Amino acid sequence: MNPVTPNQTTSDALGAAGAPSPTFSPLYQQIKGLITQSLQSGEWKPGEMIPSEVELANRFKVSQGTVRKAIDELAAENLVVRKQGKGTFVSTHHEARAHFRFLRLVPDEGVPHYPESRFIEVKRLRAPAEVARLLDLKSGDAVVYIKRVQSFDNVPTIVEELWLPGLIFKGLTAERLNEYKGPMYGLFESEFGTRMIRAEEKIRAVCAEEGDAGLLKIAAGTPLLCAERVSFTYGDKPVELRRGLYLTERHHYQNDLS
Amino acid sequence: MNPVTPNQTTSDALGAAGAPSPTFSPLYQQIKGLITQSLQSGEWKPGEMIPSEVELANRFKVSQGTVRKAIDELAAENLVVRKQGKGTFVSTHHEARAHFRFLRLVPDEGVPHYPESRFIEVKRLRAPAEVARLLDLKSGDAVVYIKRVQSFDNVPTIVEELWLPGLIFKGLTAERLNEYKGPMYGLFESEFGTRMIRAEEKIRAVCAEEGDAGLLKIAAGTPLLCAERVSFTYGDKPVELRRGLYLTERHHYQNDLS
DNA sequence: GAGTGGTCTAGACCACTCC
DNA sequence: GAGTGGTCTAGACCACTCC
Repeated sequence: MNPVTPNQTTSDALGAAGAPSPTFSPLYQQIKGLITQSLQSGEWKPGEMIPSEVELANRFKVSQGTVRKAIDELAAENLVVRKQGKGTFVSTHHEARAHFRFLRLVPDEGVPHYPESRFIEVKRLRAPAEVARLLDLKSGDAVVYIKRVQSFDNVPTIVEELWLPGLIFKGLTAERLNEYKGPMYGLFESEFGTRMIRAEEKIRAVCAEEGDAGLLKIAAGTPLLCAERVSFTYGDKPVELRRGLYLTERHHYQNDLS
Repeated sequence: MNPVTPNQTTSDALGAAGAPSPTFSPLYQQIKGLITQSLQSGEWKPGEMIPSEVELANRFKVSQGTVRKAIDELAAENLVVRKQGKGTFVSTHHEARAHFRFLRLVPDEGVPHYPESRFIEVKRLRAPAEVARLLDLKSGDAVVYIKRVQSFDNVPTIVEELWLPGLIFKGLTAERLNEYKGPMYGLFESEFGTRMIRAEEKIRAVCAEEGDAGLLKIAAGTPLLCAERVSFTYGDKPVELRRGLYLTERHHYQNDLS
């Protein structure tokens, strides 16, 4: 109920009573951890409002300022969204602002929009060593494999392969994917209780191979961007491996260095 | 001396005395603006310590908390770096942490390190329309054009062209560039008083043309990453256009989506 | 010990939303 | 008018650095 004890000195809030240095963690970080736990456990679901700052301050027996600082960081990490006058809400992939954080391919001309998906293949298989390594699984563990083509205005532009941990994405079928409108991360969040929080991408230039060239209706050998992505959920746990091939004739990968 | 007046109500701090809504800007944002001005004007130079929070609070006649909030944002934007117990310092490109914010090409194996530069060409020319547009110049204005090859462990990996506003980079010669060790942004900062703060990149896959293939010692037609960058200094003023071609056989462009 | 940034509090009041 | 997040203050004390 109240895992954090009120205190005058910061160090008193720590489990250990002794020297502060080695394990020092400020109160607001501890509160942040507790809020994150509630997000992860589903106490507050994506799209829902979390308790107000005053309420959380009462619950944790700390000042509103300390709760604010905790929530500030969660908002900076896109785990929650603050709306003045309304409240603080759990982030969700079911809104436009989340979509373009993970889709970086935008048209050279005109406004960014979301592509249409066509699923080529959906199957379960045993994780190859490389896939297992990146997803933190054991080689041979079950994974769901997905291959799809994405089109902007009916122009095929992306060929994408995905590998997902079989245990989490049990019951993910081509039918489910086809029924679902919108970004896959929305489906993953709603149907499989797995929210992608951040991702790492490695980008290279490659030549289109025969098969992929066919899917994109381009000549084999056409240069393509290859983006290999590992996505993480709470606790920095990897839960998705993606390999996308992007045709960059009329689109580009947008990136801000800041 | 003291452009910000102390006040009880936030709105009193505004220039306009009337309705708060349309021009509302919190005190800490105004303080942030004043600090930014001092950074831009060179009152505090890259690498130097800025006045302490208490001192700034006295100078601006606000509380330390308000100064802290202003500096928090400047630190988040990488304009300053806080060091507990020491002070707050103006960011500089003369340190490792800044280098890799703008160099995203890292080796597939081993630790990231900085490449060696060989300058192919340095000349002044009149800005083509496209360059002028991106640098916010008039077509035909003087620009400095630079072409170089960068090598990791003596393997040529990057061919890069740069266009810089001639007015700012007056006196930038091949000799100056060759003498200088380290990232160009360090030279730009120290010798031309221009600090790059953020950049936008558009990335595509292309085929190596004859000339560039020769410089990279690869076959024409090899797929390359093409990164077009516009860099900005204070006030979101564009001051550099770059077009880099990256060989991604043993390196990749690293990006975090968060 | 003096100076720096970092944390925490309690309290006041503002901007904004919803009813 | 009540509830939300947002700003601002003054003051206390902590962690860390340098001397």
